[in-house]
Amino acid sequence: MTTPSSPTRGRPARLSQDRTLQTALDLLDEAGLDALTMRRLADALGVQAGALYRYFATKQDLLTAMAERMVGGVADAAGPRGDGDWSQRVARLARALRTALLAHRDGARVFAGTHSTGPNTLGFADSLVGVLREAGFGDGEAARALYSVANFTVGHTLEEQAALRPGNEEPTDAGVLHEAVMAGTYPHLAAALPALTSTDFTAHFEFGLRLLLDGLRAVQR
Amino acid sequence: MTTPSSPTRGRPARLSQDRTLQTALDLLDEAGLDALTMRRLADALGVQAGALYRYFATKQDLLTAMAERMVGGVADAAGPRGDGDWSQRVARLARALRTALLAHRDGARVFAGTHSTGPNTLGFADSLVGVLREAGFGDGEAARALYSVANFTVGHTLEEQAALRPGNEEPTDAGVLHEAVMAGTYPHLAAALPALTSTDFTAHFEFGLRLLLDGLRAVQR
DNA sequence: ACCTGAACACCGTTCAAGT
DNA sequence: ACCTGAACACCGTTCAAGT
Repeated sequence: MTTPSSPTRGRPARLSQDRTLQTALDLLDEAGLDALTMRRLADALGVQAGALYRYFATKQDLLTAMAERMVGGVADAAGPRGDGDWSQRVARLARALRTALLAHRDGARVFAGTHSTGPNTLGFADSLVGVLREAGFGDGEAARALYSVANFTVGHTLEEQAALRPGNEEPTDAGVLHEAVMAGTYPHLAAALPALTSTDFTAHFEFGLRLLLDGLRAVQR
Repeated sequence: MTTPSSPTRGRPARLSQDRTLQTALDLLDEAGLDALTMRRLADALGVQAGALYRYFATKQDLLTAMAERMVGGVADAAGPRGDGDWSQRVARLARALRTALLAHRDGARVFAGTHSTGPNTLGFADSLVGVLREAGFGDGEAARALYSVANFTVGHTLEEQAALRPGNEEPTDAGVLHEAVMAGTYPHLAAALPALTSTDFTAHFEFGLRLLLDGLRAVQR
């Protein structure tokens, strides 16, 4: 967590927090979270695994820094005050978070598995809470709305990235669902099967987001 | 995934899928997901690690079976038709899912990391979709509502169990939040800090659930 | 049929020693 | 100051061999 030092004494340092972070994100995109090991990362950096621990105390710290970097700029999606009403601004924040997580392979898994308190993460939270407070929501309501929107978004994106994981064109369980459902059990799943196996994840996400925003409108009233 | 065979030939079998599963859930509760290794589980069963692979082809399969077992009985929370209106019945299903995940250490992480197509998981889905279809929702709406409620519930419980993880009485970042927020950045987080650092996770969950249900009411109209 | 023993190919992390 | 080399204490998984 601590930068090695300030003056350029000794050798010029082939490594740095920034280069390590960038390479880690590249390796994540190429190989996925399960293949992102300290040894492989060190390899990609042309260094031995032990050297990484001068820049990140643990692998968890590295993953946390990756999550923090992933959500850079997401807070800006709220736009300036007056650019749309509160519900449009919250919707933009939620969509920007989902998009940021989708931008990296296993992005949601990395984000959900860490707990960043960096400026990008806190900035997103402050932005969303700010939009709601300025719209007249109470402090407690704004805080709880943040959790609702963030937890839904992360939960959704986790599922979305899991469904498209290996080389599966179709979500893995479309076939399993068909089988199980056609046996006669689960009549309601059978009826809703087209929507359940739809790969239009944006539509699923927008539906849930709309529920939350409509619900917030009802709270405000 | 395949049961070793039917007739009791040879030795009487110290292991079984059921005993392995039960011991795995006990070990999960005692030691947590990170300490749940095939070797430790084998130890708890008085057996060598390799022996487990006669009952579960991979560790993933074991985790999937654990997730499936965790949500046993959750579908019943809907109650019989007529026991409350649709929104109460959906609320009971969501609460039962959260409770089932909270019942095991790292329960949400196990559930989120797997993709069961067993009767408990499918039964829950069928139950929730059924409640909504019987209430007059369209098949597509019912399916998307299932995803919204399930993703929110899993996302919330993931956060809830992460916040209370090690021996932290207080959520880990209450201190970090205080510091970051008092520096003057994040004015909105500062104002909402009491609610943000509240450990009343049931209140947070109920707030989000209410948003979804109010939103569904608006869709129905 | 069921399990052991031993191996294979890895992990995250630490730390004396080199440069 | 920065990195190497080598070790420590593990992993999931496979499979011939025993009983």
